[in-house]
Amino acid sequence: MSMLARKRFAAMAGKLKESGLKSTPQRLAIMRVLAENNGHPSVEEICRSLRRRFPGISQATVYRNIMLIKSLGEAVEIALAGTGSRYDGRKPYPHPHIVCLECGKIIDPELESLRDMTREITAASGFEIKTFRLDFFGTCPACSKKK
Amino acid sequence: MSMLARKRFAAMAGKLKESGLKSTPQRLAIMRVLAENNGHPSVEEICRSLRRRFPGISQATVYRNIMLIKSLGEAVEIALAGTGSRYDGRKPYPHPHIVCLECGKIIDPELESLRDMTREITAASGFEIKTFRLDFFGTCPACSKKK
DNA sequence: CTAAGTGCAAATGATTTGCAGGTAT
DNA sequence: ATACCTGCAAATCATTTGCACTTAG
Repeated sequence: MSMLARKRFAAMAGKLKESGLKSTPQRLAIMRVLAENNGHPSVEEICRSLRRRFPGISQATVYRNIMLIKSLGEAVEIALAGTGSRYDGRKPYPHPHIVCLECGKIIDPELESLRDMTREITAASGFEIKTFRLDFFGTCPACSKKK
Repeated sequence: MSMLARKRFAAMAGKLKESGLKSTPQRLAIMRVLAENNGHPSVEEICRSLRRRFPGISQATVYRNIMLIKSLGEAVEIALAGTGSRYDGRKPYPHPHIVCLECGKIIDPELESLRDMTREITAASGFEIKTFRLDFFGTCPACSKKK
């Protein structure tokens, strides 16, 4: 487990402790997957990777725990149209994505201008902005080459 | 019908003609709603507003036609998590939104910096960017006041 | 001990699809 | 005439929920 993953897992487990809820093996294992996996996994994928250690784990449990982890502020959901959501436990704050429409790969670009943009929006609209999503959709270099 | 709405409707009906598909009354009526409505309507709302003129219209027809209109490039879908999608036929190109989490209202802010951002992303990632979505979520001034 | 969590299966809600008539061209 | 459309109902897919049983604290 990388340094970052270790740190992320500790943050999640810590928040869980503070919340007074129970640290079940399944719950901790889901946190571990979210802390380690940098591929923006789906519920299906998380479930599959946990079945080695927990043969009977159900998707309901994964859904319930991801909801909890999100509500602790320790993961973000990437809601995609026409397909299941993906989750990110490594950067538990809103950030932009680039989604490949061919293979589904998601990467996290660096982008400076966002904080300014949020301020600009707040000023112009009068909304209290709580969060945002910024997703680019296209074809990744690998998929471009295949055609 | 405003000037803009008239123009949008003509563009939609024109593309439809070109495509060789049929100009049914329901299809044209759905286009009219999308061209006139500046409130980002849902399928449910479109359906309800059409039932005056077409008492038996089905949601399936609305879904099928919106899909068609999208594929003609004449409307965009605003896919929201946990609720049905909303549609915009007035600006049929990707543009940012601000969504009120209390009342569901969606407004279209003006934002300059986007074109540059797309260029920046393309350069940094090597992706061929086809489209994007940029949505801010928060509380609108009216809902802020209520609390 | 007991509130919380799990697994299973059934329920939900948005969207899609198969099919048996209609209708635009 | 005939390919395309519509309305209806059933199917699908991701996600949520009810319930009886199990377990962490």
